[in-house]
Amino acid sequence: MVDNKDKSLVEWLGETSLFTGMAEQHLRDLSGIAMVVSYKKRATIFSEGDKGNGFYLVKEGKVKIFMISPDGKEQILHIFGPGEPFGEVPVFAGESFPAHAVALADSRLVFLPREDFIALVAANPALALNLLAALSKRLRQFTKMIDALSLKEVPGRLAAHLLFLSEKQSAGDHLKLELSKTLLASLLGTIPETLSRMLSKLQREGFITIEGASISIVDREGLADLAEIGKF
Amino acid sequence: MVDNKDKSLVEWLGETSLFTGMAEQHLRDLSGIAMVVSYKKRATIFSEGDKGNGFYLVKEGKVKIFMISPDGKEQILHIFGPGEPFGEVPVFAGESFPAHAVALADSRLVFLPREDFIALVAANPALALNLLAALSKRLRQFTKMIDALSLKEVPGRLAAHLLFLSEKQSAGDHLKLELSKTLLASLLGTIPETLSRMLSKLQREGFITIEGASISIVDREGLADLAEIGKF
DNA sequence: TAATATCTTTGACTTAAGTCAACCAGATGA
DNA sequence: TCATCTGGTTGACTTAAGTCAAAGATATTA
Repeated sequence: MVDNKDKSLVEWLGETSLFTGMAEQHLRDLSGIAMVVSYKKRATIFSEGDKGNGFYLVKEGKVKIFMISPDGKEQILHIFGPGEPFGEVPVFAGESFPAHAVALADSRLVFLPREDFIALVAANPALALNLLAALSKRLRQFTKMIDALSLKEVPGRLAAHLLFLSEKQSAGDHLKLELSKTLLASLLGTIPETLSRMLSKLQREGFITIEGASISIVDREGLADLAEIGKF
Repeated sequence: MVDNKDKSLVEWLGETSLFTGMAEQHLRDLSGIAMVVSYKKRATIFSEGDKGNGFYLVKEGKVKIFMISPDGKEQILHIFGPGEPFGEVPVFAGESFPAHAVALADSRLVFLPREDFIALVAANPALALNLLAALSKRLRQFTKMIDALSLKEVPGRLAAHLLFLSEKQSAGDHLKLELSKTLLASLLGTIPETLSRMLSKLQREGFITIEGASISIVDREGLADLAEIGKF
């Protein structure tokens, strides 16, 4: 039974982008230090400033990483789903979490404790290279986010997000918003009212048609221009 | 002669945050693959989209990492000085540079070619851990930058920067802006006119006094409040 | 299913910060 | 040393997007 459970965790770890291609033995080592923990929807996983004693992989569910300004405004940094790691920064930078994490749905997470994990990394360069790749990709994402926040206006960021979703879902010109509009607004660095107005405007100007959370791209090229130049 | 030159590079590498605490032999390996290259002020080191065949350490000089929007606005991501590494992202994420790099002054850089460097990392877990720490710290910085750009207004970002400089220079309440106001404006995600107005405003409201690039903090607590809440 | 809470949209208004333009002061260089 | 740049400041104006408020639409859950 324990064997069985361990085995499935090993397999699951091996399918994770962070640990793909790793030797069976290393995956077993990993699963040996891993703990599976559950969080109810809306539960706090960690808060900004908490000491980072380890990091997480999403096994099931969805997790929001965000910051809050003193007057209560929220900026979402990431939404992570199954297979994705989060909270690694303090593991290696040796400090506390720079943001908050809460479960957006009932979730099961795999927790890797810092000390044990570092020992594994020190013994296994392939693991380190995978991690370096993961952190580098995240840096690239942040670069794009800073670009969007500082150089593009809301319509541009929204257009870019719609094109991203359309590509990710690869359902032609049809796509579904995966987040509530309130969450999406925060992810795009704006507020629900503005997002609502911009979606209407995109429809009014003939770029898209909207039916609830379902959106059809009518003028893909126009949308791409908008995403590129960042404003109407 | 060659020996001598190599030796000093080895020493220098060992003093670098990325490679501190590494064994002599590993430092020798590193210097074996390193190339020192020179760039004149204003020279382009790489551009967004260029293939990343390696990364750099600043040996002498100053390098600006930035993005440009289609209409020509520039957002600075970092300014790197001696000892600091840049351009690592594509080495591990295996893609192209996400931003531009130009020399702000005549500079000498140490270039580490991708393939050789990865081979060293794969053989040397301590190196990998140092790198993981460096990338994690950079992620933390970006987190702060996104926080500032999306949740704080210009006066707040400026106040935070002044406090940062004052701490970094540890010269009491006296500090010097290290960049031209145009560059600083871009680093803070705004434009020179706005920066100029905000500096005047901070002085007018009694937070600071300005004499050219020299600034004295008059009301540190007030400035800290401003940095915290992000606006007047 | 009723009741409560949360999300979404729309309208009127405000405001932070960008644009455009003019001007001055140093710095650079022929 | 004069002429040209580049950098910094200031003023008038515009504008994107946030605030506040109200109402309707969906979800949640008791």
